[in-house]
Amino acid sequence: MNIETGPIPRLPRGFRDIPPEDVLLRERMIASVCSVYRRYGFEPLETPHIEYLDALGKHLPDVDAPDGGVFAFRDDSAEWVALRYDLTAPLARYVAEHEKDIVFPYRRYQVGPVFRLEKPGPGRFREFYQCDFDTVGAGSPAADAEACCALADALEAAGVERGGYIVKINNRKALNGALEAAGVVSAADGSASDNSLVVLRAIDKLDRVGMDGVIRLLGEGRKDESGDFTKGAGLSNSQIDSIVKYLRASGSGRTDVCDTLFEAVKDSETGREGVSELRAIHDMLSAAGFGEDRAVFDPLIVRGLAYYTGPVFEAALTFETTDERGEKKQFGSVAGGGRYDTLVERFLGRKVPATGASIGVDRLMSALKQLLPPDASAYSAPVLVTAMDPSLMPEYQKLVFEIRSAGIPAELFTGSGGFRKQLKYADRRNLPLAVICGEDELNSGTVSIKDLLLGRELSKDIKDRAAWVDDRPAQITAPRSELVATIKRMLSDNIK
RNA sequence: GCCGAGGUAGCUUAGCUGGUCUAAAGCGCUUGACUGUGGAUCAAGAGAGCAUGGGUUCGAAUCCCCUCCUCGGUACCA
Repeated sequence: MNIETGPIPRLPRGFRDIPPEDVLLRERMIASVCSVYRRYGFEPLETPHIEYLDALGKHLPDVDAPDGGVFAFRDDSAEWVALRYDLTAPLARYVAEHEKDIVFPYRRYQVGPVFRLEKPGPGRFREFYQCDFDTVGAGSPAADAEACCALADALEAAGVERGGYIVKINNRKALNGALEAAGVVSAADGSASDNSLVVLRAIDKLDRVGMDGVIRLLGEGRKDESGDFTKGAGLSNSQIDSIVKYLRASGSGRTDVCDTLFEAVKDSETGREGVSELRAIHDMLSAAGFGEDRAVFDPLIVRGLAYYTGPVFEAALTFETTDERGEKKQFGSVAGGGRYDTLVERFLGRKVPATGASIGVDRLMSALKQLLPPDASAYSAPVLVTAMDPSLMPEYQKLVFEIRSAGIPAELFTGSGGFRKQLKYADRRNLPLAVICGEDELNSGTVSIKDLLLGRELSKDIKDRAAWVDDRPAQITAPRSELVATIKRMLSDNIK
């Protein structure tokens, strides 16, 4: 700690170490989610963590300091490269690069860490896992509908019960229709002006800042309780009224939503198109048996702001969590996606329809930790073969391999220290059983096996040392030949 | 980016109207006793110089300023 020289052991800002139980939980979760993707016909793909900066879609920084947002640096030929910030941009690059070899529609899934150079916040880190799946080369709403189904099924596979989540679907075209109706964008131009982004952002915040907040954001702006002022879109009152009318246009069922949406956007061709895509998605969902309990239409879903061009969706967990202040909150969004028909266009110069979604692995994991019983995340810690008599090491090695051969995780104590220290080691590591073989056992052709978990319970009632040491609680001695069978029995007792 | 709260042993904290602090406590850790057994008990012990740098002062963990970092809110979010 106090050494004058040498580096300080510390983690870069926004990064973290993942403890063993979380690593294991994540592995299990990813495995279940990916098996769903595969069932839907998606195939795996891995791309490197690093891409050329321009391929990721960020433009070269002016000077040596790269733009905020991505971790970028020059490689040995002075080319700008960057850590990927999502899995979609690399997919676009991959598809464009292998266009001639890929069979379309191309369906792939990919899991891995992505990196963002942003301010870390509660539950937000600079490295996090995403679990993506996309269909490239299919423009039909059927592909969008399927993505929503896959999202729902994946969440269930991960351990979220039906009813514990909801997939919310909207269409950017419907949203744009509403903006056209309000006169924020003109139908002719259609391109996203700066102002339309501000409006979309305001809509996106409805759940957090409430209708009043949104109205303020659409107008002059809004000051939050920390005193920070957010500049508004500066819309006129009649424009705001028009947007608010859209925001209130949610209905009870999918077809209701479509009907009210249609009323709100019927003057816009884009809007009408958006609604008809939603109707197509509804037909697909219904045919697949996905009812309103799993997927709903929600005109308020905006999703990101940049590249979505059609249907957008997001999956939220509906169970409530209590934060440290005792306030109840819905857990919220754990996955999202949508249609992006222009991403590959950057490379090929023509539109390539694509749609997909991504599960935020880390957020889903923290939800799962609250949902699943605690020992669902416990892993099978190894049985410890103690080394009471160092001269018997070869014998101990034999025991360990015998246990391992039976498929039971086992380890030989290879540290230094006496028997007492070895049991303490096992105790601190929470190991379930200790195999003991000293002189007594050797002479009688037996082994002793101690149930450390049970022993820990029993120790609560033991007062004096003699009882603790001599009675050998939770320990049995079995014939050497029954080693594995005895261990198996004790392990299964232990689980109960 | 902006606003706010903080940074004292591995952890949680006390001290913060300056001196008695070469910094205290609990937990944890190490060693030993109890002589093949983790717990309990008893005994000994290691471990921070108070985030960093500067300033005020005879004197600073305690006051002031910069920076860094953490936490929270807000903004952004491909």
